[in-house]
Amino acid sequence: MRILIVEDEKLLADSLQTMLEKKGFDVEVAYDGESGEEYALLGVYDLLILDVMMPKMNGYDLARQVRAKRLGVPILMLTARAGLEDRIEGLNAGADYYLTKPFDTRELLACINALLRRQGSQVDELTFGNTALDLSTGMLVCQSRSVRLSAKEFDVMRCLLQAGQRNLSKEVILARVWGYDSNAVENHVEVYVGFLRKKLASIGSNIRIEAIRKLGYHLEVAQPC
Amino acid sequence: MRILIVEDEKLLADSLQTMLEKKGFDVEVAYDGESGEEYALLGVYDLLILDVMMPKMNGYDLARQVRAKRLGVPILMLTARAGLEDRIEGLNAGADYYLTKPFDTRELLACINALLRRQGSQVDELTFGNTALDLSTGMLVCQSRSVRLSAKEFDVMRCLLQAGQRNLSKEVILARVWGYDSNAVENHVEVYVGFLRKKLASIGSNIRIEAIRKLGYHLEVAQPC
DNA sequence: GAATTTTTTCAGCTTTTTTTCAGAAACAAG
DNA sequence: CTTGTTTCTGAAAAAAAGCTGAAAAAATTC
Repeated sequence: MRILIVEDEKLLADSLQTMLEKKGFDVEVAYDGESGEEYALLGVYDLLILDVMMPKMNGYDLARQVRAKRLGVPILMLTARAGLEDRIEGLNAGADYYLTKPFDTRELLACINALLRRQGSQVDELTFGNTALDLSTGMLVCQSRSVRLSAKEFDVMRCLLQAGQRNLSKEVILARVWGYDSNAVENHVEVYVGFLRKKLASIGSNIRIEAIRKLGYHLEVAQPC
Repeated sequence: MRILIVEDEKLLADSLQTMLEKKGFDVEVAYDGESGEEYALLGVYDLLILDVMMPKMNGYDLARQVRAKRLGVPILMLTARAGLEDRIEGLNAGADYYLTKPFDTRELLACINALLRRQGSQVDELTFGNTALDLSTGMLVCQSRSVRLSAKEFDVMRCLLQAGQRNLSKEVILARVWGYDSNAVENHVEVYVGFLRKKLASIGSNIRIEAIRKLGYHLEVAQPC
Protein backbone atom coordinates (compact mmCIF):
# COMPACT_ATOMS: atom_id res chain seq x y z
CA MET A 1 0.00 0.00 0.00
CA ARG A 2 1.92 3.06 -1.24
CA ILE A 3 1.29 6.51 0.19
CA LEU A 4 2.75 9.82 -1.01
CA ILE A 5 2.99 12.69 1.48
CA VAL A 6 3.45 16.18 0.05
CA GLU A 7 4.20 18.53 2.91
CA ASP A 8 6.77 21.29 3.35
CA GLU A 9 7.01 21.23 7.14
CA LYS A 10 9.82 18.76 7.29
CA LEU A 11 9.25 17.88 10.92
CA LEU A 12 5.60 17.01 10.43
CA ALA A 13 6.27 15.19 7.18
CA ASP A 14 8.90 12.99 8.70
CA SER A 15 6.96 12.11 11.80
CA LEU A 16 3.99 11.22 9.63
CA GLN A 17 6.20 9.07 7.49
CA THR A 18 7.59 7.23 10.49
CA MET A 19 4.16 6.69 11.95
CA LEU A 20 2.65 5.33 8.74
CA GLU A 21 5.62 3.12 8.04
CA LYS A 22 5.15 1.58 11.46
CA LYS A 23 1.62 0.74 10.37
CA GLY A 24 2.99 -1.13 7.41
CA PHE A 25 2.51 1.42 4.65
CA ASP A 26 5.07 2.14 2.02
CA VAL A 27 5.60 5.89 2.34
CA GLU A 28 7.35 8.48 0.19
CA VAL A 29 7.65 12.20 0.88
CA ALA A 30 7.93 15.28 -1.30
CA TYR A 31 8.71 18.63 0.32
CA ASP A 32 7.20 21.03 -2.17
CA GLY A 33 4.30 21.18 -4.59
CA GLU A 34 6.27 20.82 -7.78
CA SER A 35 8.19 17.72 -6.88
CA GLY A 36 5.00 16.44 -5.28
CA GLU A 37 3.30 16.79 -8.64
CA GLU A 38 6.10 14.96 -10.37
CA TYR A 39 5.77 12.02 -7.99
CA ALA A 40 1.98 12.01 -7.88
CA LEU A 41 1.60 11.92 -11.66
CA LEU A 42 3.56 8.70 -11.79
CA GLY A 43 0.28 7.11 -10.84
CA VAL A 44 1.81 4.50 -8.61
CA TYR A 45 0.33 5.56 -5.27
CA ASP A 46 -2.75 4.26 -3.51
CA LEU A 47 -3.24 7.47 -1.55
CA LEU A 48 -2.02 11.07 -1.61
CA ILE A 49 -1.76 13.16 1.53
CA LEU A 50 -1.42 16.82 0.55
CA ASP A 51 -0.70 19.94 2.53
CA VAL A 52 -2.38 23.06 1.18
CA MET A 53 0.14 25.82 1.73
CA MET A 54 3.40 24.87 0.14
CA PRO A 55 6.15 26.52 -1.89
CA LYS A 56 5.93 26.51 -5.69
CA MET A 57 2.47 24.95 -5.98
CA ASN A 58 -0.33 24.71 -3.45
CA GLY A 59 -2.27 21.61 -2.58
CA TYR A 60 -5.44 22.66 -4.38
CA ASP A 61 -3.64 23.08 -7.67
CA LEU A 62 -1.82 19.86 -7.18
CA ALA A 63 -5.12 18.06 -6.61
CA ARG A 64 -6.54 19.66 -9.75
CA GLN A 65 -3.52 18.55 -11.76
CA VAL A 66 -3.96 15.00 -10.54
CA ARG A 67 -7.64 14.96 -11.43
CA ALA A 68 -6.99 16.60 -14.79
CA LYS A 69 -4.73 13.69 -15.58
CA ARG A 70 -7.65 11.41 -14.73
CA LEU A 71 -5.92 9.69 -11.87
CA GLY A 72 -8.48 8.25 -9.50
CA VAL A 73 -6.17 8.01 -6.51
CA PRO A 74 -7.84 9.16 -3.28
CA ILE A 75 -6.61 12.48 -1.93
CA LEU A 76 -6.53 13.48 1.72
CA MET A 77 -6.06 17.22 2.33
CA LEU A 78 -4.22 17.99 5.51
CA THR A 79 -4.05 21.59 6.47
CA ALA A 80 -4.09 24.35 9.02
CA ARG A 81 -6.58 26.40 7.04
CA ALA A 82 -9.77 25.54 8.81
CA GLY A 83 -12.07 28.00 7.09
CA LEU A 84 -15.26 26.91 5.45
CA GLU A 85 -14.24 28.34 2.10
CA ASP A 86 -11.01 26.42 2.27
CA ARG A 87 -12.74 23.14 2.89
CA ILE A 88 -15.10 23.75 0.01
CA GLU A 89 -12.30 24.71 -2.32
CA GLY A 90 -10.34 21.63 -1.30
CA LEU A 91 -13.20 19.26 -1.95
CA ASN A 92 -14.06 20.89 -5.23
CA ALA A 93 -10.46 20.74 -6.33
CA GLY A 94 -10.72 16.98 -6.18
CA ALA A 95 -9.88 16.07 -2.59
CA ASP A 96 -11.77 13.22 -0.97
CA TYR A 97 -11.31 14.23 2.63
CA TYR A 98 -10.36 17.43 4.40
CA LEU A 99 -8.64 17.07 7.74
CA THR A 100 -7.63 20.09 9.81
CA LYS A 101 -4.35 20.46 11.68
CA PRO A 102 -3.70 19.71 14.42
CA PHE A 103 -5.11 16.26 13.95
CA ASP A 104 -5.09 13.14 16.01
CA THR A 105 -3.08 10.20 14.78
CA ARG A 106 -5.95 7.78 15.23
CA GLU A 107 -8.30 10.02 13.32
CA LEU A 108 -5.83 10.25 10.46
CA LEU A 109 -5.54 6.48 10.41
CA ALA A 110 -9.31 6.09 10.43
CA CYS A 111 -9.51 8.46 7.44
CA ILE A 112 -6.82 6.61 5.59
CA ASN A 113 -8.59 3.34 6.19
CA ALA A 114 -11.91 4.78 5.07
CA LEU A 115 -10.37 6.06 1.84
CA LEU A 116 -8.52 2.84 1.08
CA ARG A 117 -11.55 0.75 1.96
CA ARG A 118 -13.63 2.73 -0.51
CA GLN A 119 -11.13 2.09 -3.25
CA GLY A 120 -11.47 -1.59 -2.56
CA SER A 121 -7.73 -1.62 -2.16
CA GLN A 122 -8.04 -2.62 1.45
CA VAL A 123 -8.62 -6.28 2.00
CA ASP A 124 -10.08 -7.76 5.08
CA GLU A 125 -8.83 -11.19 5.78
CA LEU A 126 -8.26 -13.80 8.43
CA THR A 127 -4.78 -15.23 8.59
CA PHE A 128 -3.05 -18.14 10.22
CA GLY A 129 0.39 -19.50 9.49
CA ASN A 130 1.38 -18.51 5.97
CA THR A 131 -2.20 -18.50 4.73
CA ALA A 132 -5.02 -15.98 4.53
CA LEU A 133 -8.73 -16.20 3.84
CA ASP A 134 -9.94 -13.17 1.90
CA LEU A 135 -13.35 -12.46 3.35
CA SER A 136 -14.61 -10.42 0.45
CA THR A 137 -13.75 -12.80 -2.36
CA GLY A 138 -13.75 -16.12 -0.53
CA MET A 139 -10.28 -16.96 -1.77
CA LEU A 140 -7.77 -18.88 0.28
CA VAL A 141 -4.37 -17.35 -0.38
CA CYS A 142 -0.88 -18.60 0.30
CA GLN A 143 1.88 -16.47 -1.17
CA SER A 144 1.23 -16.40 -4.88
CA ARG A 145 -1.10 -19.37 -5.02
CA SER A 146 -4.79 -19.32 -4.23
CA VAL A 147 -7.98 -21.35 -4.51
CA ARG A 148 -11.60 -20.38 -4.45
CA LEU A 149 -13.69 -21.87 -1.66
CA SER A 150 -17.33 -22.79 -2.05
CA ALA A 151 -19.83 -21.16 0.28
CA LYS A 152 -19.86 -23.94 2.85
CA GLU A 153 -16.12 -24.48 2.67
CA PHE A 154 -15.73 -20.78 3.31
CA ASP A 155 -18.00 -20.84 6.34
CA VAL A 156 -16.21 -23.79 7.89
CA MET A 157 -12.79 -22.28 7.21
CA ARG A 158 -13.83 -19.00 8.74
CA CYS A 159 -14.98 -20.75 11.92
CA LEU A 160 -11.67 -22.55 12.19
CA LEU A 161 -9.63 -19.42 11.54
CA GLN A 162 -11.62 -17.44 14.07
CA ALA A 163 -10.96 -20.08 16.68
CA GLY A 164 -7.32 -20.36 15.67
CA GLN A 165 -5.44 -22.73 17.91
CA ARG A 166 -8.42 -23.04 20.22
CA ASN A 167 -10.54 -26.12 19.86
CA LEU A 168 -13.86 -26.14 18.06
CA SER A 169 -16.31 -29.00 18.47
CA LYS A 170 -18.13 -30.41 15.48
CA GLU A 171 -21.37 -29.54 17.18
CA VAL A 172 -20.44 -25.86 17.24
CA ILE A 173 -19.30 -25.87 13.62
CA LEU A 174 -22.50 -27.62 12.65
CA ALA A 175 -24.58 -25.02 14.44
CA ARG A 176 -22.69 -22.08 12.99
CA VAL A 177 -22.48 -23.28 9.41
CA TRP A 178 -25.57 -25.41 8.89
CA GLY A 179 -27.70 -23.71 11.48
CA TYR A 180 -28.88 -24.63 14.87
CA ASP A 181 -31.91 -26.56 13.71
CA SER A 182 -30.69 -28.15 10.51
CA ASN A 183 -30.62 -31.91 10.19
CA ALA A 184 -26.99 -31.97 9.19
CA VAL A 185 -24.84 -34.62 10.83
CA GLU A 186 -21.28 -34.60 12.09
CA ASN A 187 -20.03 -36.40 9.03
CA HIS A 188 -20.74 -33.23 7.08
CA VAL A 189 -18.07 -31.47 9.06
CA GLU A 190 -15.68 -34.35 8.52
CA VAL A 191 -16.26 -34.25 4.80
CA TYR A 192 -15.71 -30.51 4.63
CA VAL A 193 -12.59 -30.69 6.73
CA GLY A 194 -11.40 -33.20 4.16
CA PHE A 195 -12.16 -30.78 1.32
CA LEU A 196 -10.35 -28.00 3.11
CA ARG A 197 -7.28 -30.09 3.84
CA LYS A 198 -7.02 -30.91 0.13
CA LYS A 199 -7.31 -27.28 -0.87
CA LEU A 200 -4.85 -26.13 1.78
CA ALA A 201 -2.35 -28.66 0.51
CA SER A 202 -2.94 -27.63 -3.09
CA ILE A 203 -1.71 -24.10 -2.42
CA GLY A 204 1.18 -25.18 -0.22
CA SER A 205 -0.26 -23.86 3.02
CA ASN A 206 1.43 -24.75 6.29
CA ILE A 207 -1.90 -24.80 8.12
CA ARG A 208 -2.89 -28.20 9.44
CA ILE A 209 -6.42 -28.92 10.59
CA GLU A 210 -5.84 -31.14 13.56
CA ALA A 211 -8.55 -33.49 14.85
CA ILE A 212 -8.80 -34.38 18.50
CA ARG A 213 -10.98 -37.35 19.26
CA LYS A 214 -14.25 -36.54 20.90
CA LEU A 215 -13.31 -32.87 21.11
CA GLY A 216 -13.24 -31.45 17.62
CA TYR A 217 -10.77 -29.57 15.45
CA HIS A 218 -8.21 -26.82 15.75
CA LEU A 219 -5.50 -25.26 13.63
CA GLU A 220 -1.78 -25.74 13.85
CA VAL A 221 1.18 -24.56 11.85
CA ALA A 222 2.86 -27.59 10.38
CA GLN A 223 6.37 -28.19 11.71
CA PRO A 224 9.08 -28.41 9.13
CA CYS A 225 10.27 -31.93 9.95
CA MET B 1 -28.84 9.89 -8.54
CA ARG B 2 -30.66 8.49 -5.52
CA ILE B 3 -29.91 9.67 -2.01
CA LEU B 4 -31.30 8.29 1.24
CA ILE B 5 -31.41 10.59 4.28
CA VAL B 6 -31.83 8.95 7.67
CA GLU B 7 -32.46 11.69 10.22
CA ASP B 8 -34.94 11.99 13.05
CA GLU B 9 -35.11 15.78 13.24
CA LYS B 10 -37.95 16.16 10.84
CA LEU B 11 -37.29 19.83 10.19
CA LEU B 12 -33.70 19.29 9.22
CA ALA B 13 -34.47 16.19 7.22
CA ASP B 14 -37.13 17.91 5.20
CA SER B 15 -35.12 21.02 4.47
CA LEU B 16 -32.24 18.82 3.38
CA GLN B 17 -34.56 16.90 1.13
CA THR B 18 -35.90 20.04 -0.46
CA MET B 19 -32.44 21.44 -0.97
CA LEU B 20 -31.08 18.29 -2.57
CA GLU B 21 -34.09 17.81 -4.77
CA LYS B 22 -33.57 21.31 -6.10
CA LYS B 23 -30.10 20.20 -7.08
CA GLY B 24 -31.60 17.40 -9.10
CA PHE B 25 -31.15 14.47 -6.75
CA ASP B 26 -33.76 11.86 -6.15
CA VAL B 27 -34.18 11.94 -2.37
CA GLU B 28 -35.90 9.66 0.11
CA VAL B 29 -36.08 10.12 3.86
CA ALA B 30 -36.36 7.75 6.82
CA TYR B 31 -37.03 9.18 10.26
CA ASP B 32 -35.51 6.50 12.47
CA GLY B 33 -32.68 4.02 12.40
CA GLU B 34 -34.74 0.91 11.88
CA SER B 35 -36.71 2.04 8.88
CA GLY B 36 -33.50 3.63 7.64
CA GLU B 37 -31.88 0.23 7.73
CA GLU B 38 -34.75 -1.31 5.86
CA TYR B 39 -34.43 1.24 3.06
CA ALA B 40 -30.64 1.25 3.00
CA LEU B 41 -30.33 -2.50 2.67
CA LEU B 42 -32.38 -2.43 -0.51
CA GLY B 43 -29.13 -1.44 -2.16
CA VAL B 44 -30.67 1.03 -4.55
CA TYR B 45 -29.09 4.26 -3.33
CA ASP B 46 -26.02 6.02 -4.59
CA LEU B 47 -25.40 7.77 -1.27
CA LEU B 48 -26.52 7.49 2.34
CA ILE B 49 -26.65 10.50 4.64
CA LEU B 50 -26.92 9.30 8.23
CA ASP B 51 -27.53 11.10 11.48
CA VAL B 52 -25.81 9.51 14.45
CA MET B 53 -28.25 9.93 17.29
CA MET B 54 -31.58 8.46 16.33
CA PRO B 55 -34.34 6.43 17.89
CA LYS B 56 -34.20 2.62 17.62
CA MET B 57 -30.79 2.34 15.99
CA ASN B 58 -27.93 4.79 15.86
CA GLY B 59 -26.04 5.83 12.77
CA TYR B 60 -22.91 3.90 13.64
CA ASP B 61 -24.76 0.62 13.92
CA LEU B 62 -26.65 1.35 10.75
CA ALA B 63 -23.38 1.96 8.92
CA ARG B 64 -22.03 -1.30 10.29
CA GLN B 65 -25.12 -3.17 9.09
CA VAL B 66 -24.73 -1.73 5.63
CA ARG B 67 -21.07 -2.70 5.46
CA ALA B 68 -21.78 -6.14 6.89
CA LYS B 69 -24.11 -6.69 3.95
CA ARG B 70 -21.21 -5.78 1.70
CA LEU B 71 -22.90 -2.76 0.20
CA GLY B 72 -20.32 -0.34 -1.12
CA VAL B 73 -22.57 2.70 -1.14
CA PRO B 74 -20.81 5.83 0.18
CA ILE B 75 -21.91 6.97 3.63
CA LEU B 76 -21.87 10.56 4.86
CA MET B 77 -22.25 10.92 8.64
CA LEU B 78 -23.98 14.09 9.64
CA THR B 79 -24.04 14.84 13.31
CA ALA B 80 -23.88 17.22 16.21
CA ARG B 81 -21.37 15.04 18.04
CA ALA B 82 -18.14 16.77 17.21
CA GLY B 83 -15.83 14.84 19.52
CA LEU B 84 -12.72 13.18 18.26
CA GLU B 85 -13.78 9.77 19.47
CA ASP B 86 -17.08 10.15 17.65
CA ARG B 87 -15.40 10.93 14.38
CA ILE B 88 -13.10 7.96 14.74
CA GLU B 89 -15.94 5.63 15.62
CA GLY B 90 -17.95 6.87 12.67
CA LEU B 91 -15.15 6.32 10.20
CA ASN B 92 -14.33 2.93 11.58
CA ALA B 93 -17.98 1.92 11.45
CA GLY B 94 -17.80 2.33 7.69
CA ALA B 95 -18.57 5.99 7.05
CA ASP B 96 -16.71 7.77 4.28
CA TYR B 97 -17.06 11.30 5.55
CA TYR B 98 -17.87 12.87 8.86
CA LEU B 99 -19.52 16.28 8.78
CA THR B 100 -20.40 18.19 11.93
CA LYS B 101 -23.61 20.11 12.49
CA PRO B 102 -24.20 22.90 11.96
CA PHE B 103 -22.88 22.63 8.45
CA ASP B 104 -22.94 24.89 5.47
CA THR B 105 -25.04 23.89 2.52
CA ARG B 106 -22.24 24.44 0.07
CA GLU B 107 -19.90 22.32 2.14
CA LEU B 108 -22.41 19.51 2.22
CA LEU B 109 -22.78 19.71 -1.51
CA ALA B 110 -19.04 19.68 -1.99
CA CYS B 111 -18.86 16.53 0.16
CA ILE B 112 -21.64 14.87 -1.75
CA ASN B 113 -19.93 15.68 -5.00
CA ALA B 114 -16.63 14.36 -3.73
CA LEU B 115 -18.25 11.10 -2.67
CA LEU B 116 -20.20 10.64 -5.88
CA ARG B 117 -17.24 11.61 -8.00
CA ARG B 118 -15.24 8.87 -6.37
CA GLN B 119 -17.97 6.38 -7.22
CA GLY B 120 -17.64 7.37 -10.83
CA SER B 121 -21.17 8.69 -10.78
CA GLN B 122 -20.36 11.97 -12.34
CA VAL B 123 -17.98 11.16 -15.07
CA ASP B 124 -19.22 10.69 -18.59
CA GLU B 125 -17.41 7.48 -19.19
CA LEU B 126 -16.72 4.38 -17.12
CA THR B 127 -13.77 2.25 -18.06
CA PHE B 128 -12.32 -1.10 -17.16
CA GLY B 129 -9.63 -3.04 -18.92
CA ASN B 130 -9.45 -1.94 -22.53
CA THR B 131 -13.13 -1.06 -22.68
CA ALA B 132 -15.24 1.99 -21.91
CA LEU B 133 -18.93 2.61 -21.50
CA ASP B 134 -19.92 6.02 -22.83
CA LEU B 135 -22.61 7.17 -20.44
CA SER B 136 -24.07 9.77 -22.76
CA THR B 137 -24.51 7.59 -25.81
CA GLY B 138 -24.80 4.16 -24.20
CA MET B 139 -22.10 2.78 -26.45
CA LEU B 140 -19.63 0.18 -25.30
CA VAL B 141 -16.30 1.03 -26.86
CA CYS B 142 -13.14 -0.98 -27.29
CA GLN B 143 -10.48 0.65 -29.41
CA SER B 144 -12.07 1.21 -32.79
CA ARG B 145 -14.99 -1.16 -32.35
CA SER B 146 -18.19 -0.44 -30.49
CA VAL B 147 -21.75 -1.65 -29.93
CA ARG B 148 -24.87 0.04 -28.75
CA LEU B 149 -26.39 -1.29 -25.54
CA SER B 150 -30.10 -1.42 -24.88
CA ALA B 151 -31.42 0.42 -21.83
CA LYS B 152 -31.34 -2.55 -19.49
CA GLU B 153 -28.03 -3.79 -20.79
CA PHE B 154 -26.65 -0.34 -20.14
CA ASP B 155 -27.93 -0.23 -16.57
CA VAL B 156 -26.49 -3.62 -15.73
CA MET B 157 -23.17 -2.78 -17.34
CA ARG B 158 -22.97 0.47 -15.44
CA CYS B 159 -23.54 -1.30 -12.12
CA LEU B 160 -20.80 -3.75 -12.91
CA LEU B 161 -18.37 -1.05 -14.00
CA GLN B 162 -19.04 1.02 -10.91
CA ALA B 163 -18.29 -1.92 -8.71
CA GLY B 164 -15.24 -2.83 -10.78
CA GLN B 165 -13.38 -5.71 -9.24
CA ARG B 166 -15.64 -5.69 -6.22
CA ASN B 167 -18.41 -8.22 -6.08
CA LEU B 168 -22.02 -7.34 -6.81
CA SER B 169 -24.83 -9.67 -5.79
CA LYS B 170 -27.67 -10.39 -8.17
CA GLU B 171 -30.01 -9.03 -5.55
CA VAL B 172 -28.34 -5.63 -5.64
CA ILE B 173 -28.22 -5.55 -9.43
CA LEU B 174 -31.89 -6.46 -9.48
CA ALA B 175 -32.72 -3.68 -7.05
CA ARG B 176 -30.67 -1.08 -8.88
CA VAL B 177 -31.78 -1.93 -12.39
CA TRP B 178 -35.32 -3.24 -12.04
CA GLY B 179 -36.19 -1.59 -8.74
CA TYR B 180 -36.49 -3.29 -5.41
CA ASP B 181 -40.25 -3.66 -5.72
CA SER B 182 -40.35 -5.12 -9.19
CA ASN B 183 -41.18 -8.76 -9.66
CA ALA B 184 -38.06 -9.40 -11.66
CA VAL B 185 -36.21 -12.59 -10.81
CA GLU B 186 -32.54 -13.45 -10.67
CA ASN B 187 -32.69 -15.14 -14.05
CA HIS B 188 -33.14 -11.68 -15.57
CA VAL B 189 -29.70 -10.76 -14.38
CA GLU B 190 -28.30 -14.01 -15.74
CA VAL B 191 -29.87 -13.40 -19.12
CA TYR B 192 -28.52 -9.87 -19.30
CA VAL B 193 -25.08 -10.94 -18.20
CA GLY B 194 -25.27 -13.37 -21.10
CA PHE B 195 -26.20 -10.55 -23.51
CA LEU B 196 -23.36 -8.41 -22.21
CA ARG B 197 -20.80 -11.17 -22.50
CA LYS B 198 -21.75 -11.64 -26.14
CA LYS B 199 -21.46 -7.94 -26.87
CA LEU B 200 -18.17 -7.64 -25.01
CA ALA B 201 -16.78 -10.50 -27.06
CA SER B 202 -18.08 -9.00 -30.29
CA ILE B 203 -15.94 -5.88 -29.86
CA GLY B 204 -12.90 -7.77 -28.65
CA SER B 205 -13.04 -6.50 -25.08
CA ASN B 206 -10.75 -8.04 -22.49
CA ILE B 207 -13.36 -7.58 -19.77
CA ARG B 208 -14.69 -10.79 -18.33
CA ILE B 209 -17.83 -10.88 -16.25
CA GLU B 210 -16.97 -13.46 -13.66
CA ALA B 211 -19.67 -15.28 -11.71
CA ILE B 212 -19.03 -16.46 -8.19
CA ARG B 213 -21.59 -18.91 -6.93
CA LYS B 214 -23.78 -17.58 -4.19
CA LEU B 215 -21.94 -14.24 -4.25
CA GLY B 216 -22.70 -12.59 -7.55
CA TYR B 217 -20.67 -11.08 -10.36
CA HIS B 218 -17.56 -8.99 -10.73
CA LEU B 219 -15.29 -7.82 -13.50
CA GLU B 220 -11.87 -9.11 -14.39
CA VAL B 221 -9.41 -8.37 -17.12
CA ALA B 222 -8.96 -11.55 -19.11
CA GLN B 223 -5.41 -12.79 -18.92
CA PRO B 224 -3.72 -13.40 -22.21
CA CYS B 225 -3.06 -17.11 -21.88
C1' DG C 1 -50.35 -0.85 -37.95
C1' DA C 2 -46.32 -3.40 -39.59
C1' DA C 3 -41.65 -4.06 -38.62
C1' DT C 4 -38.08 -4.00 -35.54
C1' DT C 5 -36.01 -4.06 -31.22
C1' DT C 6 -36.04 -4.93 -26.46
C1' DT C 7 -37.52 -7.36 -22.54
C1' DT C 8 -39.45 -11.28 -20.28
C1' DT C 9 -40.32 -16.09 -19.75
C1' DC C 10 -39.16 -20.72 -19.61
C1' DA C 11 -37.39 -25.17 -20.11
C1' DG C 12 -33.53 -27.90 -20.51
C1' DC C 13 -28.53 -28.19 -20.08
C1' DT C 14 -23.93 -27.93 -17.78
C1' DT C 15 -21.32 -27.31 -13.97
C1' DT C 16 -20.49 -26.98 -9.22
C1' DT C 17 -21.72 -27.78 -4.65
C1' DT C 18 -23.66 -30.41 -1.11
C1' DT C 19 -25.22 -34.59 0.84
C1' DT C 20 -25.09 -39.42 1.51
C1' DC C 21 -23.06 -43.67 2.43
C1' DA C 22 -20.18 -47.50 3.04
C1' DG C 23 -15.83 -49.17 3.90
C1' DA C 24 -10.92 -48.08 5.46
C1' DA C 25 -7.94 -46.29 8.70
C1' DA C 26 -6.69 -44.58 13.18
C1' DC C 27 -6.89 -44.67 17.89
C1' DA C 28 -7.69 -45.75 22.86
C1' DA C 29 -8.70 -49.11 26.25
C1' DG C 30 -8.94 -53.47 28.02
C1' DC D 1 -3.78 -58.20 20.18
C1' DT D 2 -8.64 -57.49 19.99
C1' DT D 3 -12.58 -54.60 20.29
C1' DG D 4 -15.37 -50.75 19.88
C1' DT D 5 -15.48 -46.21 18.68
C1' DT D 6 -14.27 -42.23 16.05
C1' DT D 7 -12.47 -40.09 12.12
C1' DC D 8 -11.20 -40.17 7.24
C1' DT D 9 -12.09 -40.84 2.43
C1' DG D 10 -13.65 -41.83 -2.25
C1' DA D 11 -17.50 -42.53 -5.04
C1' DA D 12 -22.11 -41.69 -6.23
C1' DA D 13 -26.48 -39.38 -5.87
C1' DA D 14 -29.04 -35.33 -5.22
C1' DA D 15 -29.63 -30.57 -5.18
C1' DA D 16 -28.59 -26.02 -6.38
C1' DA D 17 -26.77 -22.37 -9.22
C1' DG D 18 -25.78 -20.59 -13.38
C1' DC D 19 -26.05 -20.55 -18.60
C1' DT D 20 -28.37 -20.49 -22.97
C1' DG D 21 -31.40 -20.62 -26.96
C1' DA D 22 -35.83 -20.03 -28.43
C1' DA D 23 -40.24 -18.19 -28.17
C1' DA D 24 -43.67 -15.00 -26.35
C1' DA D 25 -44.81 -10.46 -24.90
C1' DA D 26 -44.09 -5.70 -24.73
C1' DA D 27 -42.30 -1.51 -26.30
C1' DT D 28 -40.51 1.42 -29.88
C1' DT D 29 -39.81 2.97 -34.46
C1' DC D 30 -40.99 3.96 -38.94
